[in-house]
Amino acid sequence: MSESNKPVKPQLIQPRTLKGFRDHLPETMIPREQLIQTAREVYRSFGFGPIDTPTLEYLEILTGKGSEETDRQLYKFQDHGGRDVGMRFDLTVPLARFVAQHINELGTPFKRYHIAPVWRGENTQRGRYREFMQCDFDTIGTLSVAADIETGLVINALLASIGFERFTIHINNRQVLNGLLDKLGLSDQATPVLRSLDKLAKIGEEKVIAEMVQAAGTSEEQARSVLAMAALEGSNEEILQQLRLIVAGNELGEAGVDRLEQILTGMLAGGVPAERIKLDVSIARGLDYYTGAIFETFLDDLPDIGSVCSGGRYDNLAELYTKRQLPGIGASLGLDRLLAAMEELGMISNVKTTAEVLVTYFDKNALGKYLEIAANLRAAGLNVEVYPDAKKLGQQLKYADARGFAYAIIAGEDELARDTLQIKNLTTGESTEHPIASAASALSDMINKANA
RNA sequence: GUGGCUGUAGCUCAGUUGGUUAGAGCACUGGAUUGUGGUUCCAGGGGUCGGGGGUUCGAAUCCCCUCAGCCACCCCA
Repeated sequence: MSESNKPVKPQLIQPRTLKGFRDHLPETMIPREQLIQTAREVYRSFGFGPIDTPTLEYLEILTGKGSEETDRQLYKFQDHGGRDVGMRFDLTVPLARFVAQHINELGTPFKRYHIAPVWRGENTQRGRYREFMQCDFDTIGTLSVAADIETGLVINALLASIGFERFTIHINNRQVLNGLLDKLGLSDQATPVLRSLDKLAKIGEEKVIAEMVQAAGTSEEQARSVLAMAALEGSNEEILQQLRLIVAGNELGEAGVDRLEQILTGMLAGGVPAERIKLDVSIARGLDYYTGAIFETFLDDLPDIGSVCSGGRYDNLAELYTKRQLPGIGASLGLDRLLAAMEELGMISNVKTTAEVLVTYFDKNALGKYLEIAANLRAAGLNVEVYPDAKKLGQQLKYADARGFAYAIIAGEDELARDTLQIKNLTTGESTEHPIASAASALSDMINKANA
């Protein structure tokens, strides 16, 4: 064969995904969707309603605050009509626009949840992607401490419903910090001071002080005063007591401590176990738009993974878009972190099927019968898959086992002649024979018993 | 965005100072006297060594570029 007769290789396109963007296989999507479903149920149980907003917004909506960092991370381009547009990088800015636009239809208080992907063109790292889900809930239009308390209750309910028992909700109030900064004459440097303070756990006391002196222009003494407050330890009651002394004489600070106390007692009254709540003046979140309560939630068994649910109160959500003042409070569940934690803690089963029952395709002349059996089981509320090929039974069971099915239905010539089928429990290996007519209720009973 | 480390089958890796048809385990597919899985045994598919270019008689192995992953910084609205 000469060179020219060689078949031309088709030019394949290399299958790949963009940096920071991920595919999700069923085995990871199943727990992911379960988590989202749980969050949805918890949000709804408190009366939050679902909303959605467009992926793309006018660029000016997103760049409103216009920091350099925003510019660097924002995905932006011109659409076919020459409009400058950007992809949302969080759900809060779209919420602000949404609320400003619709508040008259919505009325206040307005409680919504929003579970949707956002995009940031930042450098990737473990757990940091360019496309990821946010899972937010917020209450807009009330300054009441009841909304602050409820935020804590929702956080508690979220984690408990997901299956965590050992976690701690750290609570702070920006007013306390601001009160102290006010007292120290550092009000104008609040943002850089708090940004440094937020790094306390990460880089240690001395470095934070150094950074405050250098970046925020405080004196070393001022920096130490801020640190002294952040380092307060003891029971929640003891911390409250010491805070009162520290901010004494400063109106803002005193009000902040009062508020903190109300949140604490409110959460206890709302059923949050005391050991899950920790007043922690050191958490400041890097975000300078928080003005009141701040929440961060850590898993006791995996504190290093960071906060899995964070949020806080902000005074004026929509000030860029409306003259109406709209205070709000809310928080966001860290979906990816939580899934990583659950994986690490062995809380995720390796079930790769969404159906619990596999109807085996045994007698190749009886497909119609199998489809009928499956339909009856589905009518009884079960998720059922019919194996598509009349392969050897052993292979079908192997498939069922590998995917994590709980039950297999086996009906060959013998059973069908008797109008019966076998229900095989794949966990125990036990097999029982039932009349086809009553199989659905028998199987439902078995599943209910197993779940009880 | 800056700096550093890494990149060999789906996964975890081996591959001697550059030398012939690139290997293992797991996973996958099929089989082991044709109605029952998770054990065992056998066989098989799958890689142009992330991609492109260069040095060389010869490169997975050296050099450059690029893409991707990880770590730190930055940042986390």
